[in-house]
Amino acid sequence: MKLTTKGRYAVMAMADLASNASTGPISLKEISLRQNISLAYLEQIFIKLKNKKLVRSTRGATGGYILDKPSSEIKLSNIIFAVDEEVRMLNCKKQSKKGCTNKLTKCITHNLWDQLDQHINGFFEKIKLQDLVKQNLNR
Amino acid sequence: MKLTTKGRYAVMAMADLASNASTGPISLKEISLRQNISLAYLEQIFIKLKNKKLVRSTRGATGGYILDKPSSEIKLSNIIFAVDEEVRMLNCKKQSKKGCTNKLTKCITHNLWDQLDQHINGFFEKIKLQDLVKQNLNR
DNA sequence: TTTAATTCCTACTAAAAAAGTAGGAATTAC
DNA sequence: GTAATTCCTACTTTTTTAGTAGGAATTAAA
Repeated sequence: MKLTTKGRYAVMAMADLASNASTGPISLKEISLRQNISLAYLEQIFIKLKNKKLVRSTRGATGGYILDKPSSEIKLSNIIFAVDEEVRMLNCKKQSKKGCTNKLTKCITHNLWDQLDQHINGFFEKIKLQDLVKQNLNR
Repeated sequence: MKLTTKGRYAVMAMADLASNASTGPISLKEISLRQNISLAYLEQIFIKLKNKKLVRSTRGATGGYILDKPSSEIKLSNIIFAVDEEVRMLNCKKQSKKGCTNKLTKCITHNLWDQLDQHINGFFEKIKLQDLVKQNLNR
């Protein structure tokens, strides 16, 4: 789980989409204006969301995007994983190149970062896009 | 809460210190060798740990560092906050400059990132350095 | 059938942050 | 006095993130 503004933008854009999901496809230009995110950047983000089947696109004039499934079925973790490459943020990668053999003396914190990752993951697993739009965030 | 390898190094180094905490001060050189972290980088980290009263130093030959309190009284959050500047990672700062007024239409995800921050925080609040050394990580 | 608005695609650039290095001053045990 | 250490500050390099640019393909509608 990696967290950058890209993931944040993606969540914002998806929330925008879910909020305005009545009248056919919504263009990125609209979202760009409403959410104050550069259009070109949004395009990149939506390609990824599309690849992961979270949105569907219509091309050409009056084209745009719609959610590919109900907002109650989209977990925030789906969105974030789609957009931020799933590189673990603080794993033993560097260390392991130098030889983290998971010996106690060497990488005593090895398990810790795994657990953190799961913890953060769990957070986004539990929240659906619908919860966000309805502001059902209390847990 | 910000998470970088600096924070990770700090936790590793503190765990090292806690594990070897019997025979007087421990030099950064030792930790550097054991944990495979550059000495100069460790120095920077320990200055901060010292400022936050997590370690105590002895200067001169045979000098080094020791924990300033029992490992059972040091929370991992203390370590990480000491070392990684407490800039919230994904807050509304950028947005607010452009005018996130917390209107629903604009910053629908505003609360979300606050909660995430608390969630991650909670993780590190609950774990003591002692737990880490004893590998009491199951919760 | 042209035009305008859109998605789609790829490569590049700029900015920011993180990681690491360098050099030397101050301190202290031996 | 010397060697080993902490302490301090500035600089450099590397990596990552954010953002830009330019244009091709598609489509609704005038």
